[in-house]
Amino acid sequence: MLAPDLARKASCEDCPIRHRAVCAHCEGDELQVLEGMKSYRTYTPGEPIVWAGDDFNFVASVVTGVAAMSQTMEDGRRQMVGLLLPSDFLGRPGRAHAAFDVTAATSVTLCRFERRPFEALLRETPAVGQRLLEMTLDELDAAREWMLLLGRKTAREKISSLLAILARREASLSQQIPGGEIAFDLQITREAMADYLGLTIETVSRQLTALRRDGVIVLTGSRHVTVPDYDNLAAEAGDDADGTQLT
Amino acid sequence: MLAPDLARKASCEDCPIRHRAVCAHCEGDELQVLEGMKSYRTYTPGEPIVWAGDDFNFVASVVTGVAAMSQTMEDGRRQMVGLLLPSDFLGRPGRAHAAFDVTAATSVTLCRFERRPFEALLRETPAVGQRLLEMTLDELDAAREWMLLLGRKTAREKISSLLAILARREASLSQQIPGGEIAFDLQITREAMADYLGLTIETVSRQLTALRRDGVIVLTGSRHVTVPDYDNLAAEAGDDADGTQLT
DNA sequence: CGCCTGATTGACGCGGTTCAACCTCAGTGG
DNA sequence: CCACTGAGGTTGAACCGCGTCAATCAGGCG
Repeated sequence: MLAPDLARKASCEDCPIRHRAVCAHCEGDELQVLEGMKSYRTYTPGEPIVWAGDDFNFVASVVTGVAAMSQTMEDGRRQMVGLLLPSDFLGRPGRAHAAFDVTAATSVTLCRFERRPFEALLRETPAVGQRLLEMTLDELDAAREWMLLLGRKTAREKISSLLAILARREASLSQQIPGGEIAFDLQITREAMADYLGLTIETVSRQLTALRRDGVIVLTGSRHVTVPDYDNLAAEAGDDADGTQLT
Repeated sequence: MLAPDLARKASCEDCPIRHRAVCAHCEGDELQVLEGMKSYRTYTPGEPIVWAGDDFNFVASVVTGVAAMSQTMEDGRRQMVGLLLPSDFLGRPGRAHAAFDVTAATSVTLCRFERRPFEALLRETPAVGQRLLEMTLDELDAAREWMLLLGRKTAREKISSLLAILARREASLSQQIPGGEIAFDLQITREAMADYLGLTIETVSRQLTALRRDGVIVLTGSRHVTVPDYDNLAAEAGDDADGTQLT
C-alpha cells in the first residue's frame, strides 16, 4: 500500500507542502524531529482512511490528492463536511476516535505521525501548535461559510458556488489572466458534488445542464468545465461582491 | 454600556467561566497578566457586537448571556453559523476584520482583550494557545455536525435536533434524573430558531405544533418546553443512537 | 459484444416557502 | 379603565423547487 516512490522518506526540505502544512513554521531542529516521526502512506481512490467511531491513532498532512470527510445517517443520507486538499491536516490531537468518515476521493498520499508522539510535540514545540491553530481557525471560517450555502442557497446557487470556488483555485494555481476565461476539470463525480452541496445527483445534473443552456458555463464531456465569464458565474452564486469568499 | 456590577474588574479567581474559557489552563503569573489586560463590557439584547467586514481589534470570552454569529446574503436571507454561550471565545487572532456578524441574542457580558496584546500573549504563553486550539477543534467538529443538519435533515428532524440539544444542556446543567422528563425555556425567538436551522418561521411554528400534537413535546406558552421522553425526541432528530452528539 | 458505472432526462409528488389573515400579549397613553 | 399599537407567534391556502422513481444514454473494460 506504500507508494514505491514515497516509501523511503523523502526529505522535508523538498516536500511540496513544506510551507503550507502544519510543519510550515518549523526550522532546523524541529524539522529534524518531524522527519524522524513521519511515515508516508498512499490510499487508492475510494479507499476508506478512517470510519467515524474507529480508533484513530495517527494524525496526518495530505501531501497529494483529495480526501473527503463525511457523515452518514442511518438511512443512508450523506453529507460531506470537508474536502481535504494538499497541505490540509487530518486528525484530532487529544481524541482517540474519529468523529467523521474520511475517504480517499482520488489517489491520496498522507504524511502520517503517531498521535501520541505528535501530542507530545505539540506541548514542546509551540511552532507546530501555532500553525495548527491558524489552520484550524481557517477551517472553521470555511465550515461556517459552507453553512450559509447549505442552509440558504438554492440548487443553482450551490452549483454556481462550487464551480466558482474551483474556478478561482484553478486561476490562482495557473496564474491565469484575470477576466479571461477559466477552464478546469471536475475531479469528482456528480455523487460527490451532491454529497458536498446537500443535493441529489439528479439535481446536480439538471442544474449543470441549466447553467450550460444559459451560457454561464461550457461543458465538454461531463467533467471538463469552461467558464467564459467568471463574474457572471459569481453573480449566479449569490455571494455579495465585497463579501468573504469560500475557500 | 458597562454593567455597573462588572465594570470594576472582578477577580479571575471568582469568574464563572474560569475553568472552561480560553484562560482555563492558566495559573498564577499567567492569570495575573490576563487580569491586567481584560475589560468587561455588556451588550443589550439585539445590540450588534460586530458586523462582518468591520475592523475587529479585540477578542473576548462570553461570560454570561448568548450571542449569535450569522451571515446575511444581499437579498436578506440569513444563516446563523454559531451560537456563543458562556465560556465560548469570540474573535480571530491574526485577523483584523470580522468574518461574520455577531449580535447579542440576550443580554451579554464579554471579557475582552485587545487583539494585539492577546496575539503577543499567544506567542509567549503556550497554555493559552493550547486551550484555544482545543476549543477551536471542538467548534469545528460542532460546525461539521451542523452541516449534516443543514444539508440533509428534514424540518421535523431539524427542530427535534435543536430541542434535543437544548434538553441535553438543561439536563446536564441541572443534574436531572436520566430518563426523567426534561423541561426548559427557549431563550430565543422563532426567528432565531429559523435562522439557525435554515428554515422559515412558519415552518418552525408548524413543526413545533406537529411535535406537540404527536406528544413528543409539551408546549406551555410559546417559550416553555417539556420533553416527556428524551429518547423519543432523539429518535425524531434522526441521530444514530451510537453516533456523535451535537453540542 | 455485454456489462457496469456514471450521467442525463422526464414525470410526478411532497415538503417547505410564500403570502396573507389572524391571534396573543405586553406596553403605552388617553 | 380601555383603546391602540407593534412584536411575536400561529394557521391556512397556493405555489414551486427539489427529491423520488424510472427509463435511457455514454463510455470504459473484460
